[in-house]
Amino acid sequence: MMEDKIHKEVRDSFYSYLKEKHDTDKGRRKTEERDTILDEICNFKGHFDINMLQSKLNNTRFHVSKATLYNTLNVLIDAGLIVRHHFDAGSIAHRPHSPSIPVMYELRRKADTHLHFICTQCHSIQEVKNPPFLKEHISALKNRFAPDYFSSCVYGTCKRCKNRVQKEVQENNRTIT
Amino acid sequence: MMEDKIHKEVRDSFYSYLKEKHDTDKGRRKTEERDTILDEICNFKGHFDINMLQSKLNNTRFHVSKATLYNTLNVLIDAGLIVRHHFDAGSIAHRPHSPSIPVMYELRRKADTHLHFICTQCHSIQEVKNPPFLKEHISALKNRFAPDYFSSCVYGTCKRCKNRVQKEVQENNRTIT
DNA sequence: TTTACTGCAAATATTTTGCAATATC
DNA sequence: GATATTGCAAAATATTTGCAGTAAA
Repeated sequence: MMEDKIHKEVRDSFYSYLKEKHDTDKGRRKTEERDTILDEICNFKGHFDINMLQSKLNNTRFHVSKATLYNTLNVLIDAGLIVRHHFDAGSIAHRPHSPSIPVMYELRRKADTHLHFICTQCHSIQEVKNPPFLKEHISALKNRFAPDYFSSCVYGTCKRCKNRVQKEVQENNRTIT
Repeated sequence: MMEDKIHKEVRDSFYSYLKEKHDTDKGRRKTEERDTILDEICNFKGHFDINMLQSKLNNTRFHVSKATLYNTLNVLIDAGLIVRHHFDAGSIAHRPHSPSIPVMYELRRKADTHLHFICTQCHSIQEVKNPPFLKEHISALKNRFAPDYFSSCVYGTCKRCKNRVQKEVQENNRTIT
C-alpha cells in the first residue's frame, strides 16, 4: 500500500521532469524502457547495482542494454529521483579485480533518510537513521551552497565480524597453550 | 610548525603500525618508497588523487610506479593514516570517459574534521566543519558497529555556479525581449 | 636466507562513445 | 519530419595481477 504510494509519486515526479525538460532544454523523451526501469527500481527494497537491475529487468520483462541502463540512471539522477553511492571496499580486502564495492544506486526518497555503515571486513551495509541535527546543519549552509542530496558513509567493523575475529583469536590461544 | 608536528605524528604512527604488523601478521616492510610517499602525502593541503601524487613524487624525488603507489595507498589505509573518497560527478555532466571524479585520498587526521560539499556543476569540493554532534552520534552506535572513519558528501550547486546560471537566464531573457 | 616489495606489462572490470536503426514528439 | 533514444561493439580508463629482479628483515 505504502509502497504503491511512493511508486506513484516517483512516477509522477518523473513525468513532471520530462515535461519541464521538454519546455526548457532540448527535451527528454518518455520511453517504455525508462518507464520499466523506473518501475523496477521502485521495487528494490534497498540499494542496487547495475547488474542487479539488469537481471531483474531481463527476468521479468524485455531486454534492456547496458548502454541504455547507464544512460537512464543518469537521467534519473538528473531528475533527482535516484542517488548514486560509491561505497569503498576498505584497504587491501579481497580484491578480485575491483577496488571498491560496485557503484550502487538508491531511490532518493529512501536515501534521504539514512547514513550508511559499511563493514570493511565483509562489506555489508547497514542503514542508520539520519542524526536529527543533520538536516538543520546542512540547510544552515544555504548561503554558501545549494544542497541537493547527500551520501554519507561510516566505515568500520560490524558486530558479526568483530565477534568472528575475537573467536578466531581465542581459538588460536587455545591451540597454543 | 604545526604542519611539521602532524607530519611527525603521522610518520611515527606509520612506524608503530609496521612494528605491530611485524609482530602479529606476516609483516610489512619499511621501504624508501613508502617513506617518501607518506612524506609527500603530508605535504598536500587537501585532497589528492593518484596522478597528483605521482607527479609530485616524480618532480621532487625518484620515480615510483603506479603499482607501488596503489599498493602503498592501500597499506596506508590499512594503517588508518589516510582515507579514500569516492566523490560523484553528478548526473550527465561533462563525462570524458569517466563517471565520477577520480578517486581521492586525504590524510585521515584532516578527513576526520569535515564533510564535503561537491558541486554537481563544476565539481569543486568545499570542506565544511563537522556538525558538533556528529562524533557523539556515531559513537553512540558502538554496540551495533565499531566505527573507524567516515566519508560524507553533500551534493548540490555552489554559489558561483548558481550565480552563473542566474546570469545566463537573465541574458537570455534580455535577448528575447 | 627468507620473503615482502618494486616495476613493468598484461589482464580485468567498468563506463563511455560512435554509429545505424528505431521510436517519440 | 526532426531528433532523442536504443543497442551493439569498440574504445577509453582505472585498477589489479603475474612475474622476475631487488632489497628488507
